Amino acid sequence: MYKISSDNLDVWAIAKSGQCFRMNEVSTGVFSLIAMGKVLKIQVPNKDECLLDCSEQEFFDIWENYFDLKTDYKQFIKSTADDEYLKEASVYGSGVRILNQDPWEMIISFIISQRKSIPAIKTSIEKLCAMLGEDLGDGYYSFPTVSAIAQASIEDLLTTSVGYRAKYLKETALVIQSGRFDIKMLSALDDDALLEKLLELSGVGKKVASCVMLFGFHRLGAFPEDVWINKIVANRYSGNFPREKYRGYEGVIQQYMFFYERYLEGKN
DNA sequence: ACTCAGGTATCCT
DNA sequence: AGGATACCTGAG
Repeated sequence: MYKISSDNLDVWAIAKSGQCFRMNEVSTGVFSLIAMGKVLKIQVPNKDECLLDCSEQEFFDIWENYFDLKTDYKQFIKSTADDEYLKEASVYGSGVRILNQDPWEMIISFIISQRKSIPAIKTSIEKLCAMLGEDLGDGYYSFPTVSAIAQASIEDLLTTSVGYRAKYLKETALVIQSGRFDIKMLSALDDDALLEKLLELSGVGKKVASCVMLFGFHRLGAFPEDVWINKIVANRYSGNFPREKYRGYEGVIQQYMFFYERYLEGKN
């Protein structure tokens, strides 16, 4: 059991922020997270305590980076002071951090996410993992490898309720498996080049690519524009959000807005 | 029953 | 280039 001491860390908020789909509250104050090929149990007995069911070594090897605990989020929150709405949003979302998740998992997860509600996305992902992932025990399964999805038939993929996205999953997995699209090379690219490269993948458009950049490559300057953000920008910023005020970390601001707006709409 | 969901590919003009 | 349209399926 390792106790995290960190400001701006709210596991519940992260689980609800829509950036990850495999972190769930299994009972009050207890979360399970499947990531990095492991199942991590997280206990949040109160607002200021967070206990990970892992060794200190595992924490420093894996989870410190996964939870982005070396980044100071206070500066991001402070910078919204002159914007009443964003100030409220960033205070409400002050425990949200941008996780360092696996790029491959992000690509597949966000391809699935298009035109789906968050519960439906989670259902599909869990079916996919149960069918093609590695059995981790206790009903948990790892995220499938590239070759596992590449080798699956469209018929198999359709059993996971992904519908027309099955073709995208298969094509994307195949092009990556073949080596014609090299995920490992991507982290060396700058933001513009990375975006352009991701857009080559089947089923990946601007929104999905932005999410992959933000959540899979930790490009905090990526700014996914989804229906929620578009609504906020239209209603509160006359259709023009001042991204330049938050240059380099627009993605963090996007998360605050997304999370807060969903709260206002009763989704959290 | 019916709309809409953290969009994208495709087909137009 | 930019706009309209179809699309699997489940949740509300």
